[in-house]
Amino acid sequence: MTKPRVRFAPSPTGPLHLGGIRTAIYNYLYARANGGTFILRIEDTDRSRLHPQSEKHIIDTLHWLGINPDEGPHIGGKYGPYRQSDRLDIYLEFINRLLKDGKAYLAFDTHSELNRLRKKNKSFLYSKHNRNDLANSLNPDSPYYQFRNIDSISKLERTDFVVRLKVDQPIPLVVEDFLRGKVTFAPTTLEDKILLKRDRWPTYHFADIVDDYLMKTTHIIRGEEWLPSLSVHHLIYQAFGWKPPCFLHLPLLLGPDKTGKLSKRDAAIYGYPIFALKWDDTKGYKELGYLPEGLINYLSQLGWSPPNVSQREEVFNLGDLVSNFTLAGLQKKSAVVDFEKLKWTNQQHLSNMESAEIIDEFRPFLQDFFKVYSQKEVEGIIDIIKPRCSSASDLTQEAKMFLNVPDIDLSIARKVYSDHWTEILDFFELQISDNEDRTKIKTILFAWGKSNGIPIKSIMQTLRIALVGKLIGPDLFNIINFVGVGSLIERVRNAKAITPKIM
RNA sequence: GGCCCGUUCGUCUAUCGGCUAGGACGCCAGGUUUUCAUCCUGGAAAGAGGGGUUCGAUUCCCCUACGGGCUACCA
Repeated sequence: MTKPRVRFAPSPTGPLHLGGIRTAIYNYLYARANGGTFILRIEDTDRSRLHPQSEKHIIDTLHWLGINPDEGPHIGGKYGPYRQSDRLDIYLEFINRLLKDGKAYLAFDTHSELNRLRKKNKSFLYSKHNRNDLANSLNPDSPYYQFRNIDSISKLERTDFVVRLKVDQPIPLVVEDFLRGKVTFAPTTLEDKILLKRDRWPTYHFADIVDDYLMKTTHIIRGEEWLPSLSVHHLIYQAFGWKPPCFLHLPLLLGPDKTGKLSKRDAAIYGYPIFALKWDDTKGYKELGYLPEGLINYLSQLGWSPPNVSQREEVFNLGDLVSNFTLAGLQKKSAVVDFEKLKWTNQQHLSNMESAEIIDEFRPFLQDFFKVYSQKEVEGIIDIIKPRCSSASDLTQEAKMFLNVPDIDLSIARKVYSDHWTEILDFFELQISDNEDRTKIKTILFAWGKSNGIPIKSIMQTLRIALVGKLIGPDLFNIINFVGVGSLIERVRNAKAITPKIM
């Protein structure tokens, strides 16, 4: 079997979002699982929607995820250039070839005329059934008939035309999709698609196919939104006499409300990003402190499951995914993103990491720790709070009680308040000031409580309110262990100061 | 409107004609814990509907319904 060559071919019109990332992941996994090549191609033929930051965002995202292409505009390769805007001469050459072979023709119809026809007939198609009534070089009754034998558009003085594919398919066109099997298109639904636009840029359909041919793509793994275009794509391969590659259309990613493709709107509503990396002022998963492998793990499971596993594992690193990946595990059904599960998946990856690794990965998030604590101490603190966190932003949230003197939640303090409140705080302050060895504080407190008839629960809750401000957080004695004496005393005194307000 | 695709717990999925329909997230209950979280145990929760084919259909075929996609000189 020849090594597969697959490509991820985004259009640089904006940020790379979750759906595109998932497509890239499956292409990457398939290439890696089979010793093949993963290509990045930038399809920037729409000059009006081009966004200058987009290509960088795409490349940076792939880089952050660790799914780097083997060939691409930023690294080159044997079959470059990999940016369609750098390949215009190539497309023109292939357009001329089709013209010469009589597989394509020139059309001069104006936008307004076409719009009029579409308005009149909702299912208007530019096709063999009506092309003889329209303004093109195949219509003997039109003034454009004189261009019927043109075999190179550079010979033309006029520029007010497009090039259309001449489709004469007489019988149903049956094409193959790897996941769905045969897909049939009736001849009457086939259109003479535009291949070259008036601005002399190729359309997606044309450039994409020429490139896949020249770049020797073996498998086209792309989103389901392209399935209806599969007919045109096959017809273009046919026109050139090329053998089409294997096509596989991935089901789409839906937003949580299931009303359509995952969108920016969903992100806003559910409060989760749909980008891996930040775009404008919107944070991505990276900035929220997610792990690349967590994101990849979650996304890979949205439409794919490993074969031959009934009691399925759900947590995979990139290597596991590569070694388990087969196209047969792909799903046909659209998948709804569940941000809660994404969070859980990331938490699993986080808890599988050593604290030192977490620190390396997320150092920028942990700056405040290092102002107060040593590397060893930070590792110790991460050990304690790690199980409570699903991202690095959670870490910083959890860290607060180790760094700052808290504001006490008075309504909770009122519930905790008892006759022993002040004596517990006094005793604790005394012990903390006197005692060098804080590991003994637990034993001392519990013994003291026992001999004075003070319930342990009361001691613990009182101290927690004083030290943390509310009744949550990791083991209290762990906190006492790490926080400096000065800060502890300050916290106890604050608690004493609010006594009149809560008793 | 036309064309294309899809349909198993709320969500992600397993099942490739034999099912008491399994797992995961989430949810609920119990346990562990000084609290919350983690962790452990248990629970509720699904084959869109109707026809076939078959000894037997979640699984194969058809119809309907519903959902999604495409219908640009956008990708």
